[in-house]
Amino acid sequence: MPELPEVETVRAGISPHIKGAKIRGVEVYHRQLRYPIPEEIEQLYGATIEDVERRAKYLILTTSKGKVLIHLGMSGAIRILSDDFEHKKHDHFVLRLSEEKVLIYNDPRRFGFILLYGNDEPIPFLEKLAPEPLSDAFSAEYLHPKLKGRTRPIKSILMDQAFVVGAGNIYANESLFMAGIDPKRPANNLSFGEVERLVAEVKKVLARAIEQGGTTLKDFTTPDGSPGYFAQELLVYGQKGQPCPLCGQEIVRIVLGNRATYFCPQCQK
DNA sequence: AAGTCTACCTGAGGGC
DNA sequence: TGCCCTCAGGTAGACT
Repeated sequence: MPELPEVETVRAGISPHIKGAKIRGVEVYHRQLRYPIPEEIEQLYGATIEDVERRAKYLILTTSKGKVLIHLGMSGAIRILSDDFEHKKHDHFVLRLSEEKVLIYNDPRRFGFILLYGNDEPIPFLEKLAPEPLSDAFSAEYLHPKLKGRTRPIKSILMDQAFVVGAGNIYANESLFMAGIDPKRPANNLSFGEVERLVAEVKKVLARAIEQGGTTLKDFTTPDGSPGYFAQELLVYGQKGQPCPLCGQEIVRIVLGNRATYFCPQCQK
């Protein structure tokens, strides 16, 4: 489900509700996610949530008693409700907060995870990540040299968090379409100019998707329960057989790196 | 080393 | 209606 724009939407949605809140209860209903929720998570009892940040597709809750690292996997969702909330199927983890609020982690497929780190402890998951796509550090000057010797399809590179973070299958497809680049192209044969175009489009697509509250394909909702509106702006993702919005030729679906890939053979070279 | 494939898990939707 | 198959927003780890 969630790529950078969805995770950023979640961060922005939950932050005003939980920043400054005190943790009044920690409840684990299903410990077995991608990694088990650590037993020590109960130590958060009594802690204050000081900050809510996002890095790549990770959420980091900084509390007075440690940092909570959350990844939503494919189907994770967070909602903030009042403490008389109704449980839903696949609610795995609940933080009860001051002012009768609760934070609920729900994840049908359980590919997400929740881990706990000390405030001075490095978080291994964050150490090998590429720069944030919306920062100046993500540029053609950064990316083009990194593609040297890489023969993988450029689309696989875009989805590899060691090259660019935050783009998953939807936004990799959309960015390549916007840049007019064939997703199958070996990464190392993109010119500097093409990489410049691609970098610019990745930034534009992600920024626009954040403005729209992310993409709701089926089950993604923002923490207040409303959908993201970027789905109606998708130009190629999921559009197999539909006319290309630029040239009218049929959008094609292929498989690259085991992931569905959509593109216009006419517009993307 | 780099690239490819598999596994993890549930649910929705299509074909029959 | 129901069974079986395929597919789905991510990523680590095991292969070649």
